[in-house]
Amino acid sequence: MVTLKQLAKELNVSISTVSKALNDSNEIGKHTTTRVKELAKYYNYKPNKVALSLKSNTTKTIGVIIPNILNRFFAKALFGIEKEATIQGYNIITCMSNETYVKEKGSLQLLSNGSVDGFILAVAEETQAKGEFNHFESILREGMPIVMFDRVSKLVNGDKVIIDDFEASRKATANLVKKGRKYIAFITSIDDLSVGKLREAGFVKANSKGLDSHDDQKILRIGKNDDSQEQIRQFYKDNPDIDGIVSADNISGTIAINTAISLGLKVPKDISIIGFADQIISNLSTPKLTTINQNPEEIGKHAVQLLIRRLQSKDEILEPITKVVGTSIIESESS
Amino acid sequence: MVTLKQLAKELNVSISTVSKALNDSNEIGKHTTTRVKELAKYYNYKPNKVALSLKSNTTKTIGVIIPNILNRFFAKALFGIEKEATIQGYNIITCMSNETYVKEKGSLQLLSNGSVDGFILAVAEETQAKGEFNHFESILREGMPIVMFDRVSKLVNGDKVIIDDFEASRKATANLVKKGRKYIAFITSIDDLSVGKLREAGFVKANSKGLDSHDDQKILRIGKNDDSQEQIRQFYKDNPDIDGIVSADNISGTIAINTAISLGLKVPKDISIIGFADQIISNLSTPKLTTINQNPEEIGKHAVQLLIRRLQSKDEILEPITKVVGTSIIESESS
DNA sequence: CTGAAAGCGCTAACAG
DNA sequence: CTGTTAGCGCTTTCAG
Repeated sequence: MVTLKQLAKELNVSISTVSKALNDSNEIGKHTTTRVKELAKYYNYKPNKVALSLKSNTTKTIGVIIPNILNRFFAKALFGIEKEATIQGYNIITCMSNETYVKEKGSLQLLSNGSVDGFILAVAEETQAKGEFNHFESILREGMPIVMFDRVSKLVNGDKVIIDDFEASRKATANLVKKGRKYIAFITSIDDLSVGKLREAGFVKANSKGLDSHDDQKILRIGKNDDSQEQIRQFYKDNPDIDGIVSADNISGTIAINTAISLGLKVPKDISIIGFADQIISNLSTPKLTTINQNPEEIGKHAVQLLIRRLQSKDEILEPITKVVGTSIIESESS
Repeated sequence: MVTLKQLAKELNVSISTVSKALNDSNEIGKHTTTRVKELAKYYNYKPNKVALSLKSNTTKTIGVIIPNILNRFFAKALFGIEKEATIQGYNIITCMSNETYVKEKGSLQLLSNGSVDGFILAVAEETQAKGEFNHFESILREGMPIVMFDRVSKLVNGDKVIIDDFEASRKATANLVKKGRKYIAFITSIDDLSVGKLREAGFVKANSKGLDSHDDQKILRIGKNDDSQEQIRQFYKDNPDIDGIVSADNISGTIAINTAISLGLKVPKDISIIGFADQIISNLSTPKLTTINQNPEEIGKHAVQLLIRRLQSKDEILEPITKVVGTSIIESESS
């Protein structure tokens, strides 16, 4: 790579002259500026990013820590983050926590050495289960901002972007109730997550009519290593009266449809199904799944905006903001 | 963030003493080393990454350009890349080309200013369609290595990681032939990609018995904006004799199963289906899809290894390597 | 209008 | 055993 130094030497001028000329300083003569720019172009000169970072003490880079990139929600959120970051002139360094506390903490510490200006992350499942959030606090104390999205913690004092999981789930359930469904069940494989608990609570809220307690609710909890199809099939057999399902994660809804069909049930005639998922997933069943759209791309975009807002107001003390992104039910064939 | 300077000042020693002490140089006395390390620990000192990069002229960072993160194959490949990079002590800066030539070229130029030591990428769809590869060449000419995976170009002279798409598809088709299937069709939504063409060729090869020409093959090409379910449904109706399907992309197979079921066909009794997809997708249909496993994680891992090998042999001239990662058919219920 | 010099944080050759 | 100095590539103040 060509440097200012080399250009300066070849042109018999000083380094600072070259620098100023390239930055269109009016301290430099027209003729010189032209000569400098031509040579720079000829050699395809690009200012060295690392040197600029050292000088300015900012990297224009965001550290992003994703629990699980194979989850479409996070993949889409990452997509939104990258898109907005690019627009704003930032790069992203991506790490995967793989839902583990150790990797999350490691990534955080690794990148807090000046590699990035701040973080955007969703808390790992293990971290939420442990309730251990000191690693976030210590980064914040060092002056690095963190924006949390989706999986957040009240115990951490920073900007956040979430959807109203409780309300989204309540709306979805109410939608089925309104359609006359009497025995609505809830299927979840994420009951250890904050969002999973909120979605369950929203379901219970809307579905509580005539039921004495939470215990009366029909809820299927699927474990990490369970065969979902088998679990759901058994659930149908044990509860033949079910005529509606709300699924909390992004694949159970689809599996519930396929399994119902394979048992000879008609969807949505015999059973109506709604799930937290996206359009591609919706298309992977016949009939297509009615979904609750979480707008992950939008979430990512807001996360970037909140972070950059904080980065650019270096000195002022800003109150932490929690941005709630709206959800919508996308009606399709399964409900 | 604490710097060497601050530590030095507080300890009344020189900056270089502190630096050497922290790096366990034997030039420094035991007592001093201890004092320095204690204070460093106390202040949670971390060497500034940017300064190190400037000094060493390496960033220990890899630029990764992904065409579409919502495609599970690429998401998994990214996962594999991140995993191996972390093991090797590298970070990754991720960009999305969104299948466009412009974004791909832009990312390449943006990051080639010293932000990264080299690139790992899969060529964008538009770039492959255009056949325009100069932007890669010019990066290579600047001395930055590029490792291409999956979507590669013979015209670019660098390391590559691919699967043998032709052979994988041939094997899958042969598998159905061996099971006695007579009228096997091919469904693709990626016929403009190099891998799409190879998979189609592999299918034709294995399926050519008794057919006079390529034209006799039953091939359904799904456009970007088509409704896959509708297209496939119509395809079944137009070709009632079909008893086997090989799907080239990672969702058509699942859709083919669901659509078949909805038309009252028995899978795999009436029709056998195999697709390029992964385990999660396989689980989204009843019966579960038999898949061709492309080992995307493995591909990502090899890409990182090839890149780092080249980075670490700065001076020697290495012949470009093309690594072929094996595939396997994971038999499930649909075949 | 141009150049010299300092400094961002760090390492390492060289002096003492 | 410790310190001084130069330099990585760049910007910017200050002199000329």
